[in-house]
Amino acid sequence: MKEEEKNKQTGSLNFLEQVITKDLEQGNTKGRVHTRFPPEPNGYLHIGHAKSICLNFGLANKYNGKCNLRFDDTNPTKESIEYVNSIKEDIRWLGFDWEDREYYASDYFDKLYEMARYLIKKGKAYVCEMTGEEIAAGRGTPSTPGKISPWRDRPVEESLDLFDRMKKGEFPDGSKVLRAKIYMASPNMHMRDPVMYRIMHARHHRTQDKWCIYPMYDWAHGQSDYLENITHSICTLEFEVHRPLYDWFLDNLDVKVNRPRQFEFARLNLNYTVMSKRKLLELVEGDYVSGWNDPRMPTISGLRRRGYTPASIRVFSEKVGVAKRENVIDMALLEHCVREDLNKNSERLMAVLDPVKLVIDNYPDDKTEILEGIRNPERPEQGHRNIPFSKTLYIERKDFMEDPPKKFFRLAPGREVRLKYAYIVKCENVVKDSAGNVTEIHCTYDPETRSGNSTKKVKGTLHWVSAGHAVEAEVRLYDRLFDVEDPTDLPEGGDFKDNLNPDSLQIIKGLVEPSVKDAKQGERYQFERTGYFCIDPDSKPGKLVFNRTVSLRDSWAKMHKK
RNA sequence: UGUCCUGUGGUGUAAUUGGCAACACGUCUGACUCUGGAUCAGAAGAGUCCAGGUUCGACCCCUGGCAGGACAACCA
Repeated sequence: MKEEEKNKQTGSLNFLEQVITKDLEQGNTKGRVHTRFPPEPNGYLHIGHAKSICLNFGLANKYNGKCNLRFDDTNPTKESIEYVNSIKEDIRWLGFDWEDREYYASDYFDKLYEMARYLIKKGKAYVCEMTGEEIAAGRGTPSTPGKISPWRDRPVEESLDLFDRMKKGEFPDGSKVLRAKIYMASPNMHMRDPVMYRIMHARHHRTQDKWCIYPMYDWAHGQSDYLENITHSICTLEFEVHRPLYDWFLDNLDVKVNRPRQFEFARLNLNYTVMSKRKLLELVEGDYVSGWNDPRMPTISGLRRRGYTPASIRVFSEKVGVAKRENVIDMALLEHCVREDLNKNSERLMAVLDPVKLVIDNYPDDKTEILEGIRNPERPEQGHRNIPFSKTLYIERKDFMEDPPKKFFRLAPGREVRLKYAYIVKCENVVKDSAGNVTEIHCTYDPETRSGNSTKKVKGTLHWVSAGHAVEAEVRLYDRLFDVEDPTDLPEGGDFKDNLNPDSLQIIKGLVEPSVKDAKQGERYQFERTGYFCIDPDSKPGKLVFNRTVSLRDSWAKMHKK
């Protein structure tokens, strides 16, 4: 485990830690802590899943327990091996290891089948032949009781026989189900004789054609927990009403020892984005983004491509906390977490994203100096990089103003400014095109002010690149995907996609220091005074492509907004 | 007009289980700075959904409200 996890404050415990601590003290789980992360392989993982992954693996780690990876693959029509693979990749990338405990609910289909027969024999389950619509209608509503199925009291032998023939594939999809026999008038809808098995003549990505009946979530999940000796089964709030059913199955299976218990916590919500699989899928399929791993997506693969680090996401998961109340986390917290990590761990670079030419009139025409830049001021031991300097440079267009406001510390006619790692220059005059745009800024430099040899102070320091040495790069500037805090807060008939930020991606050509010419995919840099960037997978030798992970905090821009 | 869950600064999470609310993000000052970054110092901001009650004392316990959320797939 990394440093930051070890250093987390241990002063107070979240409610799950309190439960576990108590269980451990009272010997309720024989000293064991065993959790699991149970994704359904029907989509890509997002930052909300990351919270759950960090929670489950983190708890196991903290209490010297184990955490299983278990795919909840009980619905073959929606699941596939591609999703299994992407999920495994994402969890590993986040830094967690399930060792040899990679399980699948489908591994337990035989056992589950036998357990279901046990319940039938006890008179606790029966084969029901109503149609789907009939079952739904018969279930009643939350405030009115349901109706008893005409098949509810059929003989055990008959249910056993039918269930066996369902398994053999003798009946068409939807013609029969196995239901638990509980209580049709329960105020809890999930206790109104829930379906345990449905008939689906579908090929499963692991069991192939072996089964034509598949267990439902409630039936499969709790029993899988039991079979894996899970102690604390942690899920999100919407499963709270399922807990009585979770316990009912265990009770009626006569599970006395090693009973898993379910606990629920509030899922993560982030402002300026959406988190539901359905909506994310809609963005992908409607080509609003380039795919699941579009750097604007809140998916793990999107954040990875965006340049987020695994550590920053782990720290974020720690900082958002765990509780039972609905919450919306500020995107600024996520951004703070990456900045903190990247500030410490990324090398600096000068890159000019919106170039304007700067000519030093009194600098020799053919001279090139090699200057030393610090790779990372936070880690001076990493040493220096070489930066070529010459008469003709490019600086950021917004670092020059002809008629600057009061607190503008950058370049303006007659003003002096330091070129980082180089000299102090003074603006003498500018050249404009016919439209009045500045095309060249002419300066003079003071040879005595070379970096390191001078103590002269000026208000501003600018980044720059040498015109003859800089390398061109494509830079993709990403911003938040939506321009409102809650994209799902809509007027009647509105669509969340109406809230998409039209400027969430801006592609520009920038100029970077030649030292990054051979940068490799995934490498992360801080462009000085600009932001954190990483090399996109689209980058090729000779054609650099950078993604902006997050901008630097910009107090100038901030004070200017007002 | 059902059942269950949840209400603490703008946001999120705490409060060692009854001793007048802490931390983080954000916001705002100031210092420092060859990144208007980082760092450092400081400030503002809640009296804990409301009303009663118990108690010397309540965010915490009790009663009653109110508000928000979840639940009626052969999805998970």
